[in-house]
Amino acid sequence: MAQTLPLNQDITLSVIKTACSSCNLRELCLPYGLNLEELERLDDLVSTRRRIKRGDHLYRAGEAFDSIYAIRSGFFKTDVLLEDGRDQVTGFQMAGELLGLDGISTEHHTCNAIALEDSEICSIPFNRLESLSREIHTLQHHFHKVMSREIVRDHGVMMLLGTMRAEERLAAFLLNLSQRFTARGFSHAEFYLRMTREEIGSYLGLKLETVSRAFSRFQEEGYIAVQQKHIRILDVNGLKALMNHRA
Amino acid sequence: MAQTLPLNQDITLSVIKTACSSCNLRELCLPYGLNLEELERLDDLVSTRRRIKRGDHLYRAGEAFDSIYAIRSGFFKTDVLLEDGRDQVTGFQMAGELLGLDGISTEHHTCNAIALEDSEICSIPFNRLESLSREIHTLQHHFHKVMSREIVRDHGVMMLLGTMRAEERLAAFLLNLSQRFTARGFSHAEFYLRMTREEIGSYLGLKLETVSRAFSRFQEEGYIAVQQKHIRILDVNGLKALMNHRA
DNA sequence: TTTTACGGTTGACATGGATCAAGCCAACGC
DNA sequence: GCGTTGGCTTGATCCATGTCAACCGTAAAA
Repeated sequence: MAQTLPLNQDITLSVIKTACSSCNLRELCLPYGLNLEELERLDDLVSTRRRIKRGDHLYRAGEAFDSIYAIRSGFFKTDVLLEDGRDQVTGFQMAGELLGLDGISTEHHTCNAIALEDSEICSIPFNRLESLSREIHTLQHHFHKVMSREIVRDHGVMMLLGTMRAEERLAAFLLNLSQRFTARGFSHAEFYLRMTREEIGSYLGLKLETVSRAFSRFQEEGYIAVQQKHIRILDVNGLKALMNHRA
Repeated sequence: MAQTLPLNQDITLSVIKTACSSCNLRELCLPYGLNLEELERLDDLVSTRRRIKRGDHLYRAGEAFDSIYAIRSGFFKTDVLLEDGRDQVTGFQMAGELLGLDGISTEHHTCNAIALEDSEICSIPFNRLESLSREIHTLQHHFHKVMSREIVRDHGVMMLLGTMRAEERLAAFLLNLSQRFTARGFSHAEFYLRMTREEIGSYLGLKLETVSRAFSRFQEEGYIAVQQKHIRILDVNGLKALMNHRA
């Protein structure tokens, strides 16, 4: 049956649709700044798309590394496990962000990447990305910027964990989510959390009860409206003020 | 006077000595894995050495970024400042390690790098490093590994700040220092701290008093001998056990 | 519709580390 | 030699967050 199917417009379109060159995230993701010809060369490399169901691993700590992943849609968390069972969420990633950069260092993944909702990712074989970025200066430079941005982000988290108190951490967390949703064209003021209180707590170095209490407190103060995972930010400046409060 | 000076052997030698190809840190630093010809091409790029006196800044947050720096000798800290005056030490760097990777992202440095003892650094103009790594695959790959290693290291710090208690953090810190001194051919068991208790505390998300008490406690337990900045590790396994103690 | 399960909320209490305060030690200048 | 200074140690007390426990709400399963 497939062989009798005409190569019509629809098929062409659907092929194009899986390519970076027609991805609506290209201004956020790896293709940023590339011209059309360069984009097409990147397309060759990013051919594989994969669906990851909610709760499934994209990769696990210890597995051999050979690709990095761009999130096409959905939501992930990454976490690190200590031998003694403690674990720490190291980040939450959304559409247009890259996963797997930690694996380059040892050629093995050093954390787990788990989908928090049904998601779709693009695999980018790393050795091919390296060779292409030897040819496309813009791609090389942008990739370096992405890695560097990850380092800067991590410093921000260290700041948060090292110097902020519970409510400041949560305020920073909400403002960060809000800003990232905005960059993706969603409402800055209203969104659904994809993660549990426990996962938020793990990321922020707090217990889930503390997260829950802080949410309640924010609601009492009129900064936000919470109902379970649904968040509405009512007073951005209030949250910002709270964050920079201490001397 | 300078113009009458003969171009003698000594001068040639001193020039060679400032090159990566004859640097005894090359197996730890950027040149790792390069062959002789490649090393010489890197030498062209890393011509500038600079001395930084104890307490001086190598760069400051906000300054334009154009180079990364390799530590030739000495010891640095990096820190981030919040508007409200709080600050957090994000890392301590020693010989063979790179500084400034955070600046690639925004083309401005995002943290301060301060020498904790009189130090010497090699400047590496970043655009030239990028073009050279487009030509030398090994260099490109190694640079990516170094950036990735920084990300992994930061995850380790997040783990530490997010899930460990004071004594565990300090034990992890001492073991990490010890391991890095070992990699540089120094004693794994005996060393001088270059940073104050306050700087350790800032890095570990603790107050200086807590750091001091933890040192005293380690000494009472016979894990270490401390005298001011001089540390002797008496029981590595004790420290390791302490780190993995909790369930 | 009822049951079950999981995540979330809230309260009471415990505690690790922060804070405040005093004093000590070593290096340095006078 | 003596005072000063900056960093370190130690003690007493306080408080933010952890811990433990009960209960609630929502959504999926029966």
